[in-house]
Amino acid sequence: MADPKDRYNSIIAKLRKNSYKITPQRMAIVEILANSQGHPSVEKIYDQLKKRYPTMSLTTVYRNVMMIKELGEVLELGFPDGSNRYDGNRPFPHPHVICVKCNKIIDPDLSNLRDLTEEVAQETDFEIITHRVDFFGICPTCRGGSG
Amino acid sequence: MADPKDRYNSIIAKLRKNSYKITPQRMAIVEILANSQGHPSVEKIYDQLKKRYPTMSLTTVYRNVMMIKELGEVLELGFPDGSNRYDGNRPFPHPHVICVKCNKIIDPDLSNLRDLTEEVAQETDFEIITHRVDFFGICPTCRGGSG
DNA sequence: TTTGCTGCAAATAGTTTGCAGAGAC
DNA sequence: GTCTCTGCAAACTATTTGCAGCAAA
Repeated sequence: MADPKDRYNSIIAKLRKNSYKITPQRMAIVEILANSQGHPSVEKIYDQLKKRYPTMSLTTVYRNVMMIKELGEVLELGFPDGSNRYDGNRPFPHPHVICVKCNKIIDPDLSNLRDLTEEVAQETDFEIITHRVDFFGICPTCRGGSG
Repeated sequence: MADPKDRYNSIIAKLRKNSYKITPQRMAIVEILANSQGHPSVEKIYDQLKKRYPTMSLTTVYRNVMMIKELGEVLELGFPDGSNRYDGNRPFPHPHVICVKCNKIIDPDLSNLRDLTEEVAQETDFEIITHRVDFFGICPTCRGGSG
């Protein structure tokens, strides 16, 4: 995972470059996105921020996450149950492994993914732009524990 | 792709086995899911059905698609924009290739996917249950055309 | 000072639920 | 005849928008 400090600085730089104003709310949201521990949802981000910024509104979180997403600095992960989760630490497409018990999301390094992408391109004659590769299973903790 | 007739019969058989009643609405929904041309959304299924069954309600489509999903006879594909699309022809997890211009979805055969799954399991020590593997790009038709 | 940002409340879209009548078995 | 299913309308959830006051640059 990238250094959250570096990611924070990159995102803030990008905001400045695009003439966005740097407000305390925005900084706080970027700080969480830069870290993206567990790939939080908008609601989770909001919950974390409310403690330190009691006047923070959910609307502001939505607006900023969406805006930063449009700048390409956060990756959005939508799920069929309607939940959207975000990764501002690695905003480029990458595979995920998701525990179906505790909903933890981790990012494996998969050397075979490049081969797979090439196989897709060859078989379908599509020009592949991006991908979404998620594996669902049970993590060692949930498997070993009492659950 | 599986023979839609076979899939239709399989799904209807599963419904009977689970003591669900076979209504005209249900049959019509199953017929579309068994074929799943283009991986339709609930709205698309509803639109197709309205022509032949003017009293068909969107609620009924939702209820039946969800119920058939819970029986494991349809695969749900959620996207970040909130759209959910369904595949009752191949209800097991399989990769998709999606054209970002015309939204066409096709199903490639990828021999390397098994290797990738094994790599994930080894690297993360997760017990992998299922996966979601989508590639996004531009199809030959959209690439060759005027777009 | 100017222009964009925030926070509230209302609007919106997609989906689910309650209920009464209809229909499968 | 019984019990589930359907269709309507209302409820609900997640997200977006309008607007007035506030704040970054």
